[in-house]
Amino acid sequence: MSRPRAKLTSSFPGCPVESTLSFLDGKWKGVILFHLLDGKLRFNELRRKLPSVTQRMLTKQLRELEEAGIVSRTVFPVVPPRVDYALTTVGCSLKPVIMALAAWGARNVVCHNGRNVIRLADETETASPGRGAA
Amino acid sequence: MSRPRAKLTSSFPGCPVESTLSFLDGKWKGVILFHLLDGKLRFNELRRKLPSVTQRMLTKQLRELEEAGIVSRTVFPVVPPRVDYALTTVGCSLKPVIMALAAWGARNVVCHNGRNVIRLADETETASPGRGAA
DNA sequence: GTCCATAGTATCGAAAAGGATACCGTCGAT
DNA sequence: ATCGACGGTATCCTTTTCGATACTATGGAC
Repeated sequence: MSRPRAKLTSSFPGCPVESTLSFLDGKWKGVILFHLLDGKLRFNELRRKLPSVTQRMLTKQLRELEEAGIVSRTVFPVVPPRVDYALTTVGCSLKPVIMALAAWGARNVVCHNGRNVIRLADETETASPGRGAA
Repeated sequence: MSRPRAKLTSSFPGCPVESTLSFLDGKWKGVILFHLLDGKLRFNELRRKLPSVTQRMLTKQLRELEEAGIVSRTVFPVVPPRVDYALTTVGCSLKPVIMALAAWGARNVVCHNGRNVIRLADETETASPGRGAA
């Protein structure tokens, strides 16, 4: 039934970190959740915010999040179709987690020519020998 | 050079959540980091804590974490070899994030016959219709 | 009658991730 | 002379994941 990754099936049944990660993991769950923090979005609204995600993937990730109970999917019987995605109560409880992830990422990660690297604590723009993507 | 997943390469260059996730992602980074929060560990110590992880995988994940700058790898020129792994300063800065992940996981995730499911907010042990892994 | 938008599904193939297994080098103990 | 501990590599093969593409349904606008 296509779990996000092998994580759900073979995760450590005692590690709460992995437990959470198993739901956040999956190609674009992070951004999706991040956008959903601002409120509900229709499928194509979300899609337009995530231009590089294919429809297949977006649908897949959303369905996984729905199945997990993190987002809700509301189908309106209209045409053209309208489907709203929003965080559930449980999904909202993830907010602090998402925020923590976002805060750390904003503070410590820089995109060095298309690649994420961690910024050394005492540096801002200095070249970082040893990790500078030789 | 084998990024953890396609995330590093095609992540959203503007989403701090994905930025962080790109480093936490990878088969067992979560547990590894969790254990390392308690202090440095030798390779085999870590390995013994993670019986289901193959040596290859453990090495691989540790190396990725090392390359990212999250853990340090100290090789002692002794025999039999001794290699210590520990969180770097940056790695330690991840602590609140790991804790947030752990807290949420501990509170919201239960392992229902080998599978992680999110516990509904108002339930504790009640069967959850619809998501109960029919 | 045709086109368009929405929200999908279905199918295919490539790529990546992961698991199993076997092998390596060294020194001390036996 | 051999064995075992430690910390790996190397190789092979399977599973999973992802992306590209094409196809679908419906009803209103034109």
